[in-house]
Amino acid sequence: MTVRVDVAPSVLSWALDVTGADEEGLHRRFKLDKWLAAEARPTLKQLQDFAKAAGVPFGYLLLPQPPAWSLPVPDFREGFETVPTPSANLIAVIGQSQRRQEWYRDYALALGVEPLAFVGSAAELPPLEAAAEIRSALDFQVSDRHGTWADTRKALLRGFETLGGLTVATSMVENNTRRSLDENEFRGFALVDDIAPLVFVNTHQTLNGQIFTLAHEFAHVWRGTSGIGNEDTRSDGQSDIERWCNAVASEVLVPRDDLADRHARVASAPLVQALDTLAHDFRCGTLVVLQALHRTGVRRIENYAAAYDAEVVRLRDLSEARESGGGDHYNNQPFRVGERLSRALIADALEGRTPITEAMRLMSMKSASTFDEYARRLGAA
DNA sequence: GGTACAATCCTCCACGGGAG
DNA sequence: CTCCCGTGGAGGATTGTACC
Repeated sequence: MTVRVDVAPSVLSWALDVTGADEEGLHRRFKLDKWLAAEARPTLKQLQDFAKAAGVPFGYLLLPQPPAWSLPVPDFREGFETVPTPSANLIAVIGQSQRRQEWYRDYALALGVEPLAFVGSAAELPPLEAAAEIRSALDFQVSDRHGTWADTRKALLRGFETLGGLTVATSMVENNTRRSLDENEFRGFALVDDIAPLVFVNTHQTLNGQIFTLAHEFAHVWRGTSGIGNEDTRSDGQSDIERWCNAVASEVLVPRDDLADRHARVASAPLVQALDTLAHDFRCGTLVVLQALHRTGVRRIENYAAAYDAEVVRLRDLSEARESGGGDHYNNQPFRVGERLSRALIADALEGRTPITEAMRLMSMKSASTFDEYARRLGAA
């Protein structure tokens, strides 16, 4: 006998609302119209498959009404008429990040790690001074910016990890390429903690965007306020906290004094050319430079809004022809999981304190041989 | 034009996970 | 089982630049 399950249509609608999966595909695979109209009931297996495909925890589908789920961190996202329901993917990556953070916090406390002094240390400082502290702590001076933009992102991530923080840079839930994160929903978040501050960057955005997001999330940590954001350089931010964090991020990437010096060389060049040159100097996006020129008054920009729009269009055209290369799981993992957390998990598991299965789960790993090889590659075995 | 070096481009790798 | 997707870094190849 086949077990059929009662599903509240409102709960199904909710699931479709929060899913990151292709809704048409779900309609093709499942008899959603009939379920929604209560003309048919799914079997247990069908509903389980649907939960998996939609990326929604199965248990929620059995509730009589949609769950009131909300972000467990302050929501600083802007540009919405009404605050949208967080997607299942976003809830999933926040939950996963919190589990990793909790584990690492316990681990670090057991090792006798002292609270990190920089967390919340800049809360009372004006953006210029806060940015100077962050640059200095991360060893991210303008004169040190070499190589590609990917190198610059790496320098930011590694700088923060060296200070004792955790980083996660990924574009999907776990290693599931079918649950990719929506860059329009959020660009990153910071989970502030004085032992295990965690910074998450959604890598489903340009490298320039990721670099700005990282600087912004660092600002959150130095201010001591957790938060999730979809910030871009266009708006100054609607809340005081976002305004402050954006100003700090901008100043971290493009320090006022350096900007004045370097802009002198291209002061007479057309704006677009000056933006390219300066973005290369600072290893950030042209939009960040444009915003900084405007903010500091280093260059007089006739119509800022129009210039910004024009640059957005130019960048969009440039990015048309982008392709993605291959990858190596063992190279990718330190970015997706974070190197500090990886090393800690491996070390603790090999010493028998954390079960290997638990370490593998926290690192989204499937086989023991992958764990061994990863440990070997990291030089942690 | 030739040289040296730097910057950038290109290609290739291994794994996890879903679809069919 | 086979296909596809997503992905950072290593290292060689190519292009750019500064100087003679």
